[in-house]
Amino acid sequence: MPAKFASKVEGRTVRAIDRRAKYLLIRLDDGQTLIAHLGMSGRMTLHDAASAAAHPLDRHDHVVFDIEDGWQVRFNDARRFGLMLLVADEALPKHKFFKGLGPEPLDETFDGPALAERLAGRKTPIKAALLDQKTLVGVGNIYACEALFLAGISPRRSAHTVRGERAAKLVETIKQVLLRSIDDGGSSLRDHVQPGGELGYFQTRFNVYDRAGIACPTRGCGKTVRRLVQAGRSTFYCARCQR
DNA sequence: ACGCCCACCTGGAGGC
DNA sequence: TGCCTCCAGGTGGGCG
Repeated sequence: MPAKFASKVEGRTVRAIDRRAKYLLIRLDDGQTLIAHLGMSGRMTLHDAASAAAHPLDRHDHVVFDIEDGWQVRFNDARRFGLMLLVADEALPKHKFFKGLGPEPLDETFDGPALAERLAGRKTPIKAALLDQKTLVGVGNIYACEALFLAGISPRRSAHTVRGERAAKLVETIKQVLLRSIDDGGSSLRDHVQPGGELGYFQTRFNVYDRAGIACPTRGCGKTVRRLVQAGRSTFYCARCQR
């Protein structure tokens, strides 16, 4: 870990841990916040003294926090798309990471009309709009695909046409997918693990994601799941069930 | 302002 | 075994 960064956090106490979008906000006792993002391959794991001793550092353990009683928090990120950054609290709301971010999907006030309003006038495909964190935050490639499938909405559909009942249904499925995945400890495709190192198992419940060529799970549908590329990202969907 | 495309970086899987 | 290509949970920036 860079010495300069280490000296800035050494001896600090964590007051609270919050989250905005996919950024973790670790509030320190000196008026600074440590922003952390896991990117694609990042993980943060917690080790007690025995576990820390038994597991030597991995080459991708880029940041290691020694906390109380020999415990460690390790930030491991093979692809280094993640980030850690110290920002003064007063500068946080103005930071470029947070400017223009859309609403939190699990917020009670996020409903069909709220989503439709964010999509109004936008010609990009609904799939691309869902990945765009200024539409709403927290939805990535897996959950965009899964929510669209459950809502019966084609990923190619022009974003502005998702309104009314359709928008309400999509909001419902977004919330459902996120809550179920949280319940299952996330989706462990390759790198994701929970803080204790346990795998998530929401991936066992995917209807379409990473299932190209496999039968659509809708009873009686008979079509196979298809893959297409939108805005450079893989989209998985059923052409019969999603319109 | 919007929508698209690329870069960032490493590693795993599959083909030959 | 090795080498090559393709693909991967995200996002900021630059382009037309």
